[in-house]
Amino acid sequence: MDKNSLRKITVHDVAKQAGVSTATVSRVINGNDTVSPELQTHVRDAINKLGYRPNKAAHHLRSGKTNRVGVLFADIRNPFFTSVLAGIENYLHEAGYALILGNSNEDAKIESMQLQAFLDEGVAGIILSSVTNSGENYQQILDTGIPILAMDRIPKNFRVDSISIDNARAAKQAALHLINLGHKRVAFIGGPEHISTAHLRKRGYLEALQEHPDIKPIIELGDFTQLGGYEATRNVLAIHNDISAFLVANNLMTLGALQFFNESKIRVPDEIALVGFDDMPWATSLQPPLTVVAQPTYEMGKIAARLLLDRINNPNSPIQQVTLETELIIRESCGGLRFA
Amino acid sequence: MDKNSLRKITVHDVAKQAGVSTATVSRVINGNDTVSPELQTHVRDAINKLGYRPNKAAHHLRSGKTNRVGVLFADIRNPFFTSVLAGIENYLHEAGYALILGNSNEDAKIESMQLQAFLDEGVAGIILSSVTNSGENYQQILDTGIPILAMDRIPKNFRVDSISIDNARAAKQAALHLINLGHKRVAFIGGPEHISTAHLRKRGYLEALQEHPDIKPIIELGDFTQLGGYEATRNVLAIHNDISAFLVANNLMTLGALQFFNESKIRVPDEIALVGFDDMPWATSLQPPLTVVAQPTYEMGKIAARLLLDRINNPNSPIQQVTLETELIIRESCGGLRFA
DNA sequence: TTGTAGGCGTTATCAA
DNA sequence: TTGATAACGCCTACAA
Repeated sequence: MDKNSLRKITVHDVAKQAGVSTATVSRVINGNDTVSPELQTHVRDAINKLGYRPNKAAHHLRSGKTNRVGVLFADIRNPFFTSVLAGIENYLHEAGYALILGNSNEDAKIESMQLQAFLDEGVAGIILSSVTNSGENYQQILDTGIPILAMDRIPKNFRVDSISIDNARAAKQAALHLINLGHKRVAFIGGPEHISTAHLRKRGYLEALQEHPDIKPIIELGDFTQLGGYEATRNVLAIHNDISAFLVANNLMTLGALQFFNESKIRVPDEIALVGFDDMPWATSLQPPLTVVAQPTYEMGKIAARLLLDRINNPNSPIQQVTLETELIIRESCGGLRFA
Repeated sequence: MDKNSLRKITVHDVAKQAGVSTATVSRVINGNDTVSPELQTHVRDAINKLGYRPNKAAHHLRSGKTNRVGVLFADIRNPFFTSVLAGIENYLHEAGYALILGNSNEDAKIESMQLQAFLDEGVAGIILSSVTNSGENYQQILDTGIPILAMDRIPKNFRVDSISIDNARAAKQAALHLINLGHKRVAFIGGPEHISTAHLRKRGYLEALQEHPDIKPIIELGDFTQLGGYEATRNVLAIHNDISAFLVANNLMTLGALQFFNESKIRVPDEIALVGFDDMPWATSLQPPLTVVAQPTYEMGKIAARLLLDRINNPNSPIQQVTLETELIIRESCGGLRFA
């Protein structure tokens, strides 16, 4: 904050001020080489005195390196992703990385464009909750050498680091909870088959039923939106009027199911028991408070960011596939034991 | 996607392929000068054939321009901001801009660091929902010439483009709704005074009461979080056990109030009428469905992005302060007429 | 209308 | 250990 600083301060100014060459200044900034402690001090003093800030564009151009990370979500408006995003943001910011955000909006074409835009921005890595379920679609990115981390949704044949929950186990646990309460007619409201989480949650539901051959599967798939949950619930009840319990496989669809119950004057848990996904802020504000499969969303974001930065700093380390446990939080939306 | 492309394709390659100079290539890319249609075609063909993508770092370094926009929110986890963010992302992406996201987490120090980080990234503009209420704090940014747009929260003495809702009018309308239903004891759960929206909503509440001198203000301020709403509601009811209606000034605090009502077996709307802020996805899933002041969040985001890009492309145009209207959506959380 | 050439600020190579 | 110097890929006077 000195002098008449119309012109931007550069390494040259710092070098002159410190009485060294620009190369030495660069070395000090990047902590790369061995610069004598004395000169290091001089350089740092000069940097502080002049208020020097390195030009990132020049750094990027010359070195090919950036501290930008691209985060591409399939649906930015889903509160699940928002919470994960907060965790990612927190970790990246503390690590000195900038977060470039994209939303593919469940559209493979947009996803592809956004990924290309990330490459153009020169991101050092990408966190992706993918729209498609096939790793082959991302081969082009992998070929550039830019690391990708698969988050939440893990496409098939995608050999990259990943972070997800044990979706099948989570859904199975939730279904068993309902079954153990005595429910014989347990419907599952799921998501699109091409989304890995939706697929696995359905599988978990089916696994639970396999342990109880007397209970027949009742499955309806929606699109992971509130309206989708509303319609799926309505459709199921239109056909099966004897259902006593619902397991709904994502947070917005759970809201949709509740909306339908409200409008139809169906009482929870008296007439219908309900387990939802994701422990969102409203879970305890609902009447009755919602029993849910809780995912550690914020933590998931932080771990995603950590794994990606690890990979960036260590390209040849073995691939890591992290799976987080979920927790079934039992509140009041399932009521007590049933004897149907 | 041709040749053995180990090396990155540059303007030189395109120039050679098209049989022109690099200057001409540059002109075509930037649509700047007048290049003969014929050469334009040659250049574009070459670009397509070689799959050329301009190097943004070099472009930035040389021209000083970028297509990056910084978005800094005070609380990224608040669903209100999430929805606005989705609108911003949509507009920016379609305009070919990259979105750099930051979260100040209601912390002025972090806000300041994030803004500095945006400058380091060379953003072309900033969308800010500020932590502080004083425009002077942002003078340093303004001095750089990088445009800022104030979103939702508008600090005092901040002469920049802005987008917000008419907070006072919105709160007044909501309070009058409760009063007109016959409520004489209407409590207001507000947010921190230093946040402009919180301040204005409180003012709106007081304006409504001024038209009804027989109704005395009952005000408790929280911190715009769910827990804050919970505690504020509890505190108010501990002192005033005759309250029949609540107006809660933000969405998370509304959830907190509902949580308290649930735990205390207070029935809505039979015992307490409630108007909340923000028409969030869960509003219709609650029992009873929530009467709310709806803000056009997604639109707000799109307009914010539009205003900022307008400013970037037209630095000297007059400052615009856009205020959006809200809508009181009447559902069932206030019940019918009261005769207290 | 088009081309030539220099430099944006940084880092990497090479020599000292 | 340190310094001089040549790029990185692009844009923009200036010249033609």
